[in-house]
Parts: sequence; structure tokens; C-alpha cells
Amino acid sequence: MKTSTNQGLTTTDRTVTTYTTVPLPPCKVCSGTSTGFHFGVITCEACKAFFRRALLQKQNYKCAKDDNCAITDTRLGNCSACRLKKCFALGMSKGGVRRGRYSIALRTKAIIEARSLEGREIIVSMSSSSYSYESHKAVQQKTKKEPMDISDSDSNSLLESEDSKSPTGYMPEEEVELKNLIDTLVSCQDIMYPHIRKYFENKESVQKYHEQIHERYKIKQEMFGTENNISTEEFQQIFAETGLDPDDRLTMFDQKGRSMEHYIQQVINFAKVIPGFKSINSRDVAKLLKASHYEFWMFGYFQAIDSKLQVCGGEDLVDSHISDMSKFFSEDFIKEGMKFADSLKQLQLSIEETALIRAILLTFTDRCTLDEPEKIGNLQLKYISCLIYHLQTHSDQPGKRLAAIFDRLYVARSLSHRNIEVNQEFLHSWGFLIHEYPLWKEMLAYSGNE
Amino acid sequence: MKTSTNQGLTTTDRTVTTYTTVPLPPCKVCSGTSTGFHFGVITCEACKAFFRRALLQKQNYKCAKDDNCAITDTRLGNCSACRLKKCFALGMSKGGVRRGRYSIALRTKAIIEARSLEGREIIVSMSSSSYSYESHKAVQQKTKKEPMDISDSDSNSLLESEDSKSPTGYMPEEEVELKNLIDTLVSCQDIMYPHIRKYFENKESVQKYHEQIHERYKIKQEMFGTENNISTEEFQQIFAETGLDPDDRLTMFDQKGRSMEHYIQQVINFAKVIPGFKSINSRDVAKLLKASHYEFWMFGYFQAIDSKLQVCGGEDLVDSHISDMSKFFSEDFIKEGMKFADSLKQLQLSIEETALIRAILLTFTDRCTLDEPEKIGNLQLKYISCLIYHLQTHSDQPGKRLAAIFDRLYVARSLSHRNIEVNQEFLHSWGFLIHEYPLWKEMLAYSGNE
DNA sequence: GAATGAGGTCACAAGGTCAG
DNA sequence: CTGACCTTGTGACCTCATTC
Ligand SMILES: [Zn+2]
Ligand SMILES: [Zn+2]
Ligand SMILES: [Zn+2]
Ligand SMILES: [Zn+2]
Repeated sequence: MKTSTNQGLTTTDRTVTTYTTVPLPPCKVCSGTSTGFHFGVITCEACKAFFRRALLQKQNYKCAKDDNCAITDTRLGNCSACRLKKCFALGMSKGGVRRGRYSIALRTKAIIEARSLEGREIIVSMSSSSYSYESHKAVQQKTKKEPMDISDSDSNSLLESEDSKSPTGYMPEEEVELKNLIDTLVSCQDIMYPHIRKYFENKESVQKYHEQIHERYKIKQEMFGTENNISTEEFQQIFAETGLDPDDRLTMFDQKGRSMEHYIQQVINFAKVIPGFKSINSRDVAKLLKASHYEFWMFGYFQAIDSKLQVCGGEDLVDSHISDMSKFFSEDFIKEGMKFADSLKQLQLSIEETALIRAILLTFTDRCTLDEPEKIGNLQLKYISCLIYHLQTHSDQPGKRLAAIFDRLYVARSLSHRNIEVNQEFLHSWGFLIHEYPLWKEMLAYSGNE
Repeated sequence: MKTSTNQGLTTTDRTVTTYTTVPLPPCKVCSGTSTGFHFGVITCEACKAFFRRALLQKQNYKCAKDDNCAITDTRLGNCSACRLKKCFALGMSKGGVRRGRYSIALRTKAIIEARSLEGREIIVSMSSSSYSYESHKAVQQKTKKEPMDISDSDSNSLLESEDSKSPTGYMPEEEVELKNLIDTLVSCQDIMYPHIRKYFENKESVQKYHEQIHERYKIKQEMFGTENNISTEEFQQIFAETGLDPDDRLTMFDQKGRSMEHYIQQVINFAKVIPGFKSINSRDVAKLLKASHYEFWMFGYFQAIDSKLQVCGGEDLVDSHISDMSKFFSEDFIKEGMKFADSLKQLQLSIEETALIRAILLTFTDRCTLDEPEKIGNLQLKYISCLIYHLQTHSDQPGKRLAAIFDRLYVARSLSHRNIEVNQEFLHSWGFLIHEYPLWKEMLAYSGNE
């Protein structure tokens, strides 16, 4: 009969993103149109064939130039030696490659991780400890064996999407499981950060609160003028010589310090409590918490930021205007953060989404060297599955929304990197006061790996 | 045996196999039998080797005559100097040549473009802006960065056909995408030109309509005789002297003018709405619309023409007999158009094919100088993919049909060139009345390149 | 049944060869 | 020198095992 479906023209149209999943980034080797993971890396059909051929018949390619030719779209001539070199540098290899269908969650996770690796070929190739490939290389389930594993047993099969609809009351076990996990995460968040829910449920009062902060700032401004612009150096000199606190900077520091100590304590408690984290060794937990600090805060408190009024505050935060914050941190960076918070607001995240996202961003395995990367990777997979399930049942465009969320996650990571630098500067200037706030200090001192 | 396995095309038997694409035109240099693209141009083996050799050992050929010898498909007697010159004039060059296999759509596009260049060597070589080689030379998209591109993605307009999935329910994503694009194009056409569909669905009533027009013409003819043959000059003289409209010419002009204004407005709206066009800058859009005007109309309204009765008309057109039209345009040209319309009718184009063809002919990048030729080229590739897909699923001889369609497109382009000249004459004679119809005026004023 | 990636096939265009 | 034919790297498309 008709059959005859799939054929021709597949590749030409892959350029356009598919709606149901996170979009595939371009070929890591040549920037052409990618068609999935090949030998462990997202590449185009051409680079895939090239690499396969290279493995097959060990051609001794020689670069005619300096071994650093750019590999662009290879439809035009390219240096084969450098192309192959780049393939290896990106981690392409024959072994441990995944086969068969991906669950949506796994696929999403793999792509996100690949994206977060952008422009890091060399590092990876040098360090040779490529955790980051875990997810699409030999993700394999050893699971089975282990008796322990995560709150919710094994069953890493996960939703399957597809049916998922349950208007009739009945609900498959897996769905129940995911639903429970979501509820639990939200509850944990509610318990540890009871105020966060208010940002979702009382947006008007939050708005008023922000206006008040702004009001107070204006009054202060009128009383004392705008000449608060004492530089960090000037301030420290005055303080050293006179012991005075000319612009309440120290008071603010202490406020912030106390607030952060409490906040961080709750982060730790959150991690202790949420499903799956209990079984992770504490060294890894500590690393994960430190590495995701900025993002974890941002996705919890983006609604506490008002980029128009340039204020930030809430019942569980230190209220402050950007002019206060910039006494400690780079104003540019603060503004970037505010802009980012704005973009999150536009997404209109729900509290469930927020809790799930925060769980996901806690469990990126490629932020640092971990003792149990697979375990944590599987955990993240679970959270991603929950998010996908939640979107499928609560959004009319789940694929698009998922992509949008992961796009934000991606951007947040780059901000997070900036934050580490900013924190270094902060510590340099204010480290002499930090000893009273050990948790904060530890958080600030995190500089990348360990 | 049977086993329906799929090839590039339908699989009646396995005999078909061959990728019946558009036939390859003869060698651009010597008119011999071509063997594909060589150094960017469709040539024969001989010319390919000749050009390669010429690049290798830079012989200084000298023409014994006047540097304009004809190059023929003979083994001996070709002037090497002129042959090489012609090679260069046609755009042959070593750089940026495609490697590897072609996708069906790309190959089709490349050949079509090559054909449309016939007899234009010199122009191309002078302008040195050889857009037309884009498709087989470094077509590729740098895309990557752009949030980009084309079609579906948001589908912010129009029905978008949500379901659209055919009887059997499931369908691979890529196919769904192509199908959606086709549906969307058809819908756009339906919305902007609601009457076009009637030409497809009520051929009998169209036929009757045409007969009525002819009837009226005959009646008028009997009443007033056939001596309406006042020439343009005579008419204008009478009009200038008396202000009279002896043969209703001015009334017809106004009718036509109003009709065209509306039609062109719908062309613009069509372009605003169809997937992919939204992201093209308006300067390019304007150029494309103007350059394809004639063809776009023809492929939309060929069924409104009856070459036997020599009439043209429909609900959204100005009904007229050839004797009316020839008051404004060259009768020869009108007859050519009618003949062409007839050939289109014989093809029995479906409404989907029509919509796709119209999208394709809007996006030829070699009609004029464009700001974003690659983008538009990629867009056209998309439309061509859709057409190929549609033919594969709806025609029993997709390859043949594709070739036939592109053959018509090719002929249409030459008519389009004639049309530009005809329009110049028209403007010359009737420009003094055109100011009330600014869109029409702009369309008519188009003379090739901006 | 649907999706995915390894491996395979062969269309395609350079570049080379060698009788004419 | 010419051009039919061959060799080679390439990449679009297909098949199939695997996994969900
Ligand atoms: Zn590539
Ligand atoms: Zn090189
Ligand atoms: Zn030739
Ligand atoms: Zn000559």
C-alpha cells in the first residue's frame, strides 16, 4: 500500500527545530546541521561518516599547515588531519556509545550537557576525565543491581510520555510516582523557604513591597543626597583610620551576612531532605551546592527582584536598592542579574516548575569533579522526567516551554561563572569581615572545582 | 521481490530506482553531454578536464581571431583562449565547490538555477556578484547563531492545522513538519485569494463563466462591429482632443486598476503571512514580489484563462476578451500567456502544488540583487523539499512531474522577462493614468534590478 | 510501534591516467 | 593537447539492531 513513508530529504529539513524536544545544537566539529549524537558527540552526518571512515582505515592524515586549521562547514575542502584531530579532541570515540531510543528526559539531559560544554574541547581533551559524556556514553543502567538508589526505587523507565493523559481518573503507577516526587519537592521547598510561595501567590503585595523599598531609598536619597559614591577603597581607608561606618555599609554587610547564613543553612537542609539527595555522599553534595549557589538562589528569588525600580527584597531577604548592592558587587553584574530575573518573570514559572528546576540545577554533573557522577546524573534524569511530565500535563506547548526553561538554565550557568569571579573580588575586599559568617564564606570561596 | 522498500522515490517496482530528478542540461561551455557540476558549472568531461588543466599549468592561450570564437562539442578546432574565457565567464572556479552527494532538493534547486542562467554568461561575469551559484557552491547556512529561521516554529498565524495527521494517525516529525508547511501555504493562499480554490473545485462553472464572457463579447461585437481597432495612438489623440472614451478603454483601465490594487495588496499580505517570509527584510521582499509578479499571477490564475475562447476572467478578476486586453498589451504576448496557461492546465496542478510553486517562484535568488540571498535560498530549498515530498506522496511519477513543473517554471521566467518589456510599453502609453493605482504602478515600474 | 545511532551504500565531483 | 575512464574522499540517505 502506501507504506513508503520515510525517505529522502530527511536531512535537509532537520535545520528546523523539532517542537517536542530541546533543539539540537549544531555539529560540534564543523558547525553544520547536526543529526544527533554520533560516537558520543553531536555532529552532522558528514562528520559522522568522516570519523567512522577514519577509524576504519587508519589513514595517516597530514596537515599541510600548522595543525590548527579551522573546521568550518566541510562541504568545502577542509584539512582532514585537523578535522580528525578535532573529532578526537571533542571526545569522539567508538566505545560506550548509547543505542536505541532515548526517553525524552535522557535526551534533554544529554543535549543540555553537550551544550554546556561548548567551547571546552581542549580542556576536556587534556584532563581526560570526561564525566560530562556520561549521559550519552554508557549511561547504562547498572541500576538493577543496587538495592538502594533513590527514594523511589529504580523504575528508571519513567513516563514514556505518550499516553499520560488521565482524564478518567485512572493513573499509571509511574505517573503517580512522578506526581509524588513533584509534590515532595514543592513541599520541601515550602518547608525550607516558606516565603518563596508568597512570591507566587501575592504578586501585588510583592509589588507594593518593592515600591516601599524604592520609596525608602528615595527618601534616603533626598536626605543624604546621591553622593554616597564612596569607593570600596575610600571606605576601607576611612574605616581603618576612624572606625566609622560612613554609609552604613557595615550594617548592611552584617544584615546580609546573617541572612545568608540562614539561607545557606536552609539550602543544606533542603538538600538533606529532598528525595534522592539523601543517598549522595556529603562531599559531592557540598560541591553541588556550592557550584549551583547562584542559580539556586536566582531561580528561588527572581521574583524578589524588581528591575524597573532596581530594588531587591522580601520578607526573608535584605531589602536593598541597586545603589546599596553596588557597594559590594559590580553594578554591571547586578544589572545583568536583574535582567535575567526579568526574563524568568516573563516565563511565568509556577511554583512546581521552580522547585523542579532548582532540583535539576543542583544536579548538573559537569560543574565539578564528583565521586558519584552517575548516581547524580540519574537523579537529575529523574527530576527532568518530572519536569517534562509536569509540562506535558500543565502546558499546552510543553516542548516549547521545556526548551525555554533549558535556555534560561543555560544562560544562568554563564551568569553563575561570572558570579564566581565577582565573589572573588568581593572576598578580596571584604574577606576581613567574613569570618563571622562561615557558611557564606565557604560559599563565596568556591572557585570552580573543589 | 516486491517488498516495498523505499528508495528515493515511489516503489512500484524496484525498476525505478534512479533518482529521477530534473534532467541535467547540456554543457554550458560546449553544449556537449554534461556529467554534472564541475568547478561550479554544469559541463562535460572534456570541458572539466580542460579547465582543470588550464588552472594547473597556466598556459597563456592566445586567440587567433577576435576573442569571440564559438565553442562547440567537437574534439578539434576549439579556440583554447576563447574556451577558457568562456569557462571563466560562466563562473568556473576552483574555490568553494561542493563536495559529496547532493540532497534531492538541493540538486533540483541547483539545476534549475543553472538552467535559468542560460545565455547570461556575460552579465554574470561582469557583475561578479554571482548569487546564482550559491546553491552548488557553498550553499550552506551559517545559521547556527541565529535564533532563526523559517517556518513553523511559532506558527503565529492562521490555523496551523494542529491535527492534520492523516488517517493512519502517526507520522514522523519531519513529515509532519513538511505537511504542516504545505497546509499552511495552502491556507495562506486560501485566505488571501479565496477565489483561487474555486478554479480547482468548480471547473465546470468556471467553464460556464468563460462562455458567458465570450457570449457577452459576441453580443457586443454584433452590436458595435469589429472595427474597434483603434490604436493606442489614435485613442489617445481622440481622448486628448475630446475627452471622450470611445471604446470604454478608460473604464476598463479603471476596473483593471482597482482589481490590481487589491490583488497586489493581497500579494503583499500573502508574503507577510507565509512561513519563512516573516524573517526576511522588507527590501528583499519587495524586490522578490516585483520580480516574480507575472509568474505569481500566472500560476495562481492560469485557470481563469480560456485560450480557446480567448477570454480571461473570474470572480476576482476583470472579465475580458483578448480584443479588450490587446487595447493595452501586445496581442502576441497575451497569446503567448494564454498558451502557457493552457500548458499549465494540462499539468492538472493541484491546489497544493500551486501554492508550493508560487512560494518557490517567489524565492528565486537570481532575479535581482538581494541583501540576504542565502537566507532566501534556504527558504526556497525548504519549499522545494515540500514540493518533492508532496509529489512523492501524491504522484505516481514524482520525478517526472517535478521535472515537468520546473520546466514550466523555466518557461514562465522567460515570459516574465518579456512581461517586463511589455510593462514598460504599457507605462509609456498609459502612465499618465496610473497615479491612482500606486501599487500597480510600482509593480509595472519594476525593470529588472531594483 | 517509535526513535536513535552505527554501519553501509552509492551519488558526486576532484584529480589522475593514458591511448589517441 | 584532448577527453574517456579510473581513483579517491566525501556526504546524503538507508538499513538494522537496539532501546524505550
Ligand atoms: Zn560536522
Ligand atoms: Zn590542518
Ligand atoms: Zn563541454
Ligand atoms: Zn578565439
